[in-house]
Amino acid sequence: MNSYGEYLDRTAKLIKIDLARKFKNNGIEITPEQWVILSKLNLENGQSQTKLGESSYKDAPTVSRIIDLLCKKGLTTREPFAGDRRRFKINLTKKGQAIVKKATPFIQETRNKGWQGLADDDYDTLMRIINRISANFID
Amino acid sequence: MNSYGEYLDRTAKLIKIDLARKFKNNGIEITPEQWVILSKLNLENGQSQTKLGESSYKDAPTVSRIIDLLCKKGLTTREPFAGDRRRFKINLTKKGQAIVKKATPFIQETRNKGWQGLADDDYDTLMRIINRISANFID
DNA sequence: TTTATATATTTGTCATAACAATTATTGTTA
DNA sequence: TAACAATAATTGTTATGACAAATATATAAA
Repeated sequence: MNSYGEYLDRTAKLIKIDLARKFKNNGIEITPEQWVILSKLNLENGQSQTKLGESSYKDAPTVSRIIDLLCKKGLTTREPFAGDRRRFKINLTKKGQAIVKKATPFIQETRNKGWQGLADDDYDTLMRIINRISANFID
Repeated sequence: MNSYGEYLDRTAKLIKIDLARKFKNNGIEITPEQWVILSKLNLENGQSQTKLGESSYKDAPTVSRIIDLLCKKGLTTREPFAGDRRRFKINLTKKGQAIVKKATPFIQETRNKGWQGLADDDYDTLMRIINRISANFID
């Protein structure tokens, strides 16, 4: 059982590169990481940064800086959270919603491209294995 | 077939974090990425940066900067390559060899930790799937 | 042999990420 | 209520990484 870590890392990188290029070639000015945050907000608007960090596996400083960039581009806003002045509600703007809509097909394209030659039950197997590895590191 | 990319990314990150902490807790002052380069040199000393980049899936600027740091720490040297003045031979120093030796058991520890609850043939399956995904992005 | 092209490495810029430390606010407890 | 601990977010630092562009050298073609 050898260097599976390096291969997982490489595979994740290749997926990200493919998606980043699709975005760029289609005038979608976000990164794959920014996409992750936007897609979480699209599922549930007004989440706190902490919650976004949990579901996207990013730490607080990283989320903070990604939100900075998204706000600067007008894709999200930081709204004060009633009852807790430490917290923000992060909201998708119209422009943010439009980008999500525009980006969505390319997400699917990249997934399909990566999955060529693989079967449906390969997906379950892959998820079982990598979720097990992940769980082994969360003590 | 959903967001396997995000899960691959997360798993790779968790492995890297575990290894980085083991290094830190044991006075091994290298990063997991630097480890990758050192381990390639340990297999074959005197490789060019280009070759190191190919085997470690890193681009030329990234390799260049990692080698900068390794040289600054005295773990590698850049030796002129006879016959081609564009190229260097990257060599492990004694200190570099010592670090490789010291780090090796922790690599294995991290691998074992991540693989708990998984079987030998899960390894073959995992590699088949992620190598297939990777190949799908290399056109 | 000049010209063009390819290769090896470096530099610059920006984004992500990990970690430590800080600030502001809220919650708990003595 | 005053002291303390917990939580949400930010800032600073360093490393990795993707991409574009530059530099230097080597190879191929005209």
